[in-house]
Amino acid sequence: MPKIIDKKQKKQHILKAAIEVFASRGFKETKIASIAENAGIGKGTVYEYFKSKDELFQNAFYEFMDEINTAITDKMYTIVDPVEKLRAFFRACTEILDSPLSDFLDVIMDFWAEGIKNKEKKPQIDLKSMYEEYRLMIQNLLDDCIVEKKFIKVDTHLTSSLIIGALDGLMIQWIVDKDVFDLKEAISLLRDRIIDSLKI
Amino acid sequence: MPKIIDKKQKKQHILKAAIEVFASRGFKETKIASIAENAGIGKGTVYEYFKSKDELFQNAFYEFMDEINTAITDKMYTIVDPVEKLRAFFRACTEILDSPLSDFLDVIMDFWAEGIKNKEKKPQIDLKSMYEEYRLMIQNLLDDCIVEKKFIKVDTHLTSSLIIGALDGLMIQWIVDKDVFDLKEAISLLRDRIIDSLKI
Amino acid sequence: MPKIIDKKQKKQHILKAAIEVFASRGFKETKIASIAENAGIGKGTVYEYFKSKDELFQNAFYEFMDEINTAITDKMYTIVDPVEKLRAFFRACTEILDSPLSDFLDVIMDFWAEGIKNKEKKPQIDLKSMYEEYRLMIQNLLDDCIVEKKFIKVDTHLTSSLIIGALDGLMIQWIVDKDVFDLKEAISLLRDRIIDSLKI
Amino acid sequence: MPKIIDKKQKKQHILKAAIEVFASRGFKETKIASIAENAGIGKGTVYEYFKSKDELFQNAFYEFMDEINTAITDKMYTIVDPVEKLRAFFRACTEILDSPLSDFLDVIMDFWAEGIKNKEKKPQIDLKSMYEEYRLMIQNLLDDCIVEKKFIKVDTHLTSSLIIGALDGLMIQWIVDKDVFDLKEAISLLRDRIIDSLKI
DNA sequence: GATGAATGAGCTTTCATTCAT
DNA sequence: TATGAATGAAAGCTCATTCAT
Repeated sequence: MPKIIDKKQKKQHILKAAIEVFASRGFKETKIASIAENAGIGKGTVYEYFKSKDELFQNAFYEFMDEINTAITDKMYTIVDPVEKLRAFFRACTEILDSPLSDFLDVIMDFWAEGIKNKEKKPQIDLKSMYEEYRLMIQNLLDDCIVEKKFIKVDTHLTSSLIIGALDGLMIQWIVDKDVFDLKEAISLLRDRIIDSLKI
Repeated sequence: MPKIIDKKQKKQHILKAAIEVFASRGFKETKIASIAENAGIGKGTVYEYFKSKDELFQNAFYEFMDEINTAITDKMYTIVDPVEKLRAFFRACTEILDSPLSDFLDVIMDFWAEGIKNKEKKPQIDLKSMYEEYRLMIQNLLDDCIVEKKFIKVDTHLTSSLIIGALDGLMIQWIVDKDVFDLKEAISLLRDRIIDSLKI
Repeated sequence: MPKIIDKKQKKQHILKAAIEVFASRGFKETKIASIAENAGIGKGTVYEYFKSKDELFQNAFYEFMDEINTAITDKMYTIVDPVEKLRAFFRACTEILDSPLSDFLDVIMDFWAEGIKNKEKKPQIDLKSMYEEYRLMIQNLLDDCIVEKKFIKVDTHLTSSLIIGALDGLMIQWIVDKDVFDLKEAISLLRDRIIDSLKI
Repeated sequence: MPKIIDKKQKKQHILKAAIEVFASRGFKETKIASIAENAGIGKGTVYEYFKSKDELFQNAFYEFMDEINTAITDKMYTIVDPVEKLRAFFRACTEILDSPLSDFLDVIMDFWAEGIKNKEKKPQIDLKSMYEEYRLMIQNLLDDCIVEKKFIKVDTHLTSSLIIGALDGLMIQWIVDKDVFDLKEAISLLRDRIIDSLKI
């Protein structure tokens, strides 16, 4: 059934084009026409693959997050030692900055903002679950470290929230002003502070 | 004799109404009509006090930030000891959560997002300076602590960025899901971790 | 009853201010606020003297035409000989160009255009009568000249239309491009051509 | 396969509709909605063919003038003798009155007025060049007549201005009141007066 | 009488979505 | 299946007019 594969490919193609435009313009400022043009197709064709702009935006967001997730977990799954896994996590975050993904890092903010807005009206973007997922990943890692007596006992839920939060917060500052500090260096500092203070 | 109106007061009134609506809907989804309705006035009246939606948004942002700034600096300026001043800063952040200001904490995200978007087109919201200001305040505090031999020597620029970042990041997670953790507790944890790791 | 004089004076004052603004902006582009500002009074005061923008416009037009009419007839009424009276008419038209009235010559076009537009909707400006009046004045002059055997017999109705038309037409071209020719010279040419071709 | 539409034809269709509405209402009083309705299409469709109301107005003007120009030059280009050519010009002006174009003669005034207004702000309608063109055409004809010793030597620039002006002026009076005189007759009179007074 | 704050009808323009081809 | 011409709802903004003071 080559048709299906073809359809999927085209959908992906449109999604990529959409991410680029959503990224640089934001949800409201993005016109379906721009996405179509960016994808090299007709305006109407977009609607053959996505029911509405909202749906397209949603898909674009999850597609984007998937790529980041994959990039991160790829770096981690071969490693066994939980402390090293944690280090790998920080490293992965840093390495994303050297990948083509970094070009679209600005998107996150806009995707976030759209996710936070209209909470009651259309909670189309499930930021809650997304954060939950990340938090849980880190929390499990911390728990493992504690179980293996490598880290002191702490509130791993709160600590993982803090780690995710610090990463987010640093990125935001960096997005706002890329010259203010070296993001890699900042993430390294964060990593060392965290690990040093938890190590037994 | 013309009607005498306290223009400043009315402007403030409209601003408050605007903040509320911008907060819950975001810039693009906010209709001037809604702001007017929320303020209990006519649509045209808004334009008697603000030239455009953009200008109103900008004013709303700075008004909002001013209130937060005032709330924070009020708690700090009587204190002399820099370590205590730093503690006071964290405390102030926590206390905002108990003030009426917290109702509009969600706004920040949207204001941020709007400030980050269209960076080239209309940098109407100067997030860069805003972060700079906060960073500098903390950095000066850290420098003072070091000069007074209360803190070890560290890169205070990077460390202040980290502190601001962590606060931001925690708030974002909390905004997305207020049940995920107790923000006050999280901030306390952050404060202790930071101060403990810097204390001589 | 000094009050009444006062009122009339103020009405005139507003009218003058209105003419200036209508002249430079046209009817639709003229804001009541601008007229009020130009008159140095409050917006609402305009409505104490004129029921609506339409009425104000109408009054402004007639006021303006009156001034031109007065300027023209003033130059003519002492003269007895009809040929000389006709010459005086052309001279008067020329002399208006040296008077302060010329500053507002551009107005005519806009007043005209507004008079021509919306013929069915609101024939507020009676251009028809205005032209009729001018035509009749010239026609009577021509008739007198013929009766006195100074001019050959011609269709004086058509000829007067032609004279008025040529004057109008020259003025329009001159308003559009003041450098294209010297209006005084052009009117002189017109006068000579007309009188020469009619003289017995 | 997309719908195939003769875009040019449709643009012309909208233009015709626009001319009609602009003609009867003037620029400011014309609503895009009325033009769309008059063209039997949706409001938005107008914007598929013209970027703005201003652009539409401009196009309508030039379209209208083109038709008049074509009608005039068509009548002249086969004739060689300059005096006959001049006669043909007057005849063409007269004949326009019998063509469908005459229905929209009223437009000219409004187009003119709009062209004259806002001279500094947006000189979108180039009346200056338009008059220049007509003047030059007549002036060349007069020069030819003089060179061929058929006309006496006169200031052809001023005379051509006078001819154009008289035509304009007669038309304006006629537009304002169609019963006042027979325009054809008036133009004939003008033609005869002009040619008679110039003939050697 | 004089004022200008307040108003809302009404405008141009945008753009997601539909649908005939 | 792919298209883009057509659409009309919706939004920001203007300004003549009103009216409380």
